[in-house]
Amino acid sequence: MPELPEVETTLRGILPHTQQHIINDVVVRDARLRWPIPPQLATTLRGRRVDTVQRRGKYLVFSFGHGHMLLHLGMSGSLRLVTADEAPRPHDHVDWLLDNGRILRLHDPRRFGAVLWTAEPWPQHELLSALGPEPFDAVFDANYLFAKSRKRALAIKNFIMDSHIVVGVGNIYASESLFLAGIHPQREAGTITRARYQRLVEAIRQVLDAAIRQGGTTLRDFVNGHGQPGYFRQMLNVYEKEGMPCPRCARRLRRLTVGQRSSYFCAHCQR
DNA sequence: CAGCGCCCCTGCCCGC
DNA sequence: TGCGGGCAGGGGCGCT
Repeated sequence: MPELPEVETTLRGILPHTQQHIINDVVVRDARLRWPIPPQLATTLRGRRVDTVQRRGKYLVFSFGHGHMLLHLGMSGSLRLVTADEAPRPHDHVDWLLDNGRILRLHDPRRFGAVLWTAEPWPQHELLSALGPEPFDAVFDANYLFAKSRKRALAIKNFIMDSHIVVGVGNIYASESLFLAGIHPQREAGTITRARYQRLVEAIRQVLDAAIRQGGTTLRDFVNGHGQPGYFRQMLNVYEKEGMPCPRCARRLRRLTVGQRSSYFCAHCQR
């Protein structure tokens, strides 16, 4: 479900109600996620203050004085603030009871998400240490992508969806970025010129920034920290628009499976 | 070691 | 109405 804009939207929504607040209690209703939720989580967090909440790629990092809770929303996860009178629904896995009377509630039907605990500095955690740069970081530029892609034959769409290259670009925004940059999703990453990578960097930033400003994309079930959908769906150019006219040339948009994921593109505008 | 499939899992939509 | 197949915002893991 959530790519960078949806995780960022979630972060911004929950930040005022979680950061610098104390966790009074933690209720784990269903510990089954991608990995089991640590059995000691409630004991570890009870009575502790949340120093900061940050995003790294598609992870949310809740930092405490004695360690960090890592949270990933996977494909179907959502996090929202509820009040105590709101009854839990099926697939509500965890409640964090806050000192302001609010409850932070994790919902994840497909269970591809994760809640982990680490006592070491979080950038050193094995799932985070090898991540590529943030798309809005200055080190993510045309020279970086050009250098990383030399002698690599994989499809450009798979390349930019690889979190070791750049974080946060998932299936929707990969298709959308490649459309804006005029690059065919199956083009070999190693054959793309520096100038075209410059366009791609700009396209990725433009799409992610616009999506964040719209509160993310809700295709089926994404909701922000307050239970509301995102509105970027109406701005999508190609995603899930097979057969519809290309916004640029009006030819029919096509769908192709690249790396086991649906990709949407215009065969005329993207080469 | 790069790169590709295979899974993990539930829900929903579509066609028969 | 019921059921099987396909597909879904991710990504770790185990092959070759």
